[in-house]
Amino acid sequence: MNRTITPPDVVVRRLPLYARSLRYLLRDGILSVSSQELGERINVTAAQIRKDLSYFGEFGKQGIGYDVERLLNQIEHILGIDRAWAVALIGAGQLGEALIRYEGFREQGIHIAAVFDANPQKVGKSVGGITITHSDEISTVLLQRNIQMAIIAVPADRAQQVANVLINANVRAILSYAPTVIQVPDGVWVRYIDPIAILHSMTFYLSRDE
Amino acid sequence: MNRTITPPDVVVRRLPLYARSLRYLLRDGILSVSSQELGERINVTAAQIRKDLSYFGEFGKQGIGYDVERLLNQIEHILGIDRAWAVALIGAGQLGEALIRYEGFREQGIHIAAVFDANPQKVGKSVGGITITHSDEISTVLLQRNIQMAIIAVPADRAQQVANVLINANVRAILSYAPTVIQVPDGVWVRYIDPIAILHSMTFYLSRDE
DNA sequence: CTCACATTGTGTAATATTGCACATAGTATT
DNA sequence: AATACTATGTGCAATATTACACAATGTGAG
Repeated sequence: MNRTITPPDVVVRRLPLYARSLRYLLRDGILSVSSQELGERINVTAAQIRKDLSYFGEFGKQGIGYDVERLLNQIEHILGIDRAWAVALIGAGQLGEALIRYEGFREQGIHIAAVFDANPQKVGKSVGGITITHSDEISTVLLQRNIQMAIIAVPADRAQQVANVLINANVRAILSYAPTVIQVPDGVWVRYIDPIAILHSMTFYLSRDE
Repeated sequence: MNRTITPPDVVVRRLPLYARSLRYLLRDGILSVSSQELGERINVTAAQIRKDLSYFGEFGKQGIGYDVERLLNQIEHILGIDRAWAVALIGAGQLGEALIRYEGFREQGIHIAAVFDANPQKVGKSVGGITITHSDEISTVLLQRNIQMAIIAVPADRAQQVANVLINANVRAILSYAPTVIQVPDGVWVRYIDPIAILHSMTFYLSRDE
């Protein structure tokens, strides 16, 4: 029985995709779905989905499949996204501003609750209804407000030092847009958004067969 | 000998990270590096790096390590990033505009060579020096200019139909920012930028131990 | 020229991930 | 109530990925 062991990270990373697909099904008024059907929508085998879910419990009905709303609720609960999360954004440049204005975050429970920038010219300004604070205040503000997640949107050469400050402020999950690898201690999670690396990996295949 | 088999995709996806780290080393005037040192910078074991490289040839010197510039050149050649790539951008909304203005793409050989939007109000406008074309023209323009890569920055409910058009226009590599899984035939590569899914997977760990 | 040292490239082992296939159980039909 | 279907949950096999560990080899010092 899988439930007794901690789920591999690769499984945890798929759960949000399951949740999203279920949300689309629900929106379209589809009440029930099989692992087969769900899998076809997101290019995952049916067995994979069932095995993944088995780490967390039994959610389906044999012969029937899964109740869409119920499974969605369960997955959202497992991921902890049945509540809102306050996130700090570090860096209010071109990218940072675009992230502030992106509505998808708030719609999915990601609340950008504080924005920081090291440029004094930006501090005090308001973007998308939120006032930019100086980066020196990161630690104070985050500890005070108990913010545990952060998005890094600063240049690569400043990313590590920003991360260090965040870690000191008890941040435990970081999403970095900076094109560099960040070193963090155990217990802190870092993930990256790296479009250039992605494009550069695909050029390999384009170059290859032509 | 590894060189005779095709490299796993997981290896190909690491190559751009190696290249980037080597670029930083080169910029800092570091001429030589061991797999150990390189690995420490990007959190990959030394053995992994050596094994990865072995799919493509022998690049190091025993007892010494790797010549930074030489290895960088080799990896860039393997990936096909020793030349520029023309990329089409579909969707000139908030996100699309931010991507157009992002200098990192051009600096790394990614040239946004054409921008499309379905909104007639946007067509004809110029953003960052490039004029927006109507999405109806995607196929014509891409075939004519032989553009094989595209970035999708349209809402989720339009992503699949955009992808279909792209595939028809012989696009073989797609980077999608739309929060949905796209179906493509064999021979076409799709990768995703999905910050919400990433954040939602990390909340799992934050929820868990508290 | 020889020796001590460092680091590669790689065969092999270990681990992680995915996929198969089937017993099990719920539903619908007659 | 019996039968035919359907689709789950899971043990096990297959595959993929990572890590180990060492022979091979190039370098530099003396």
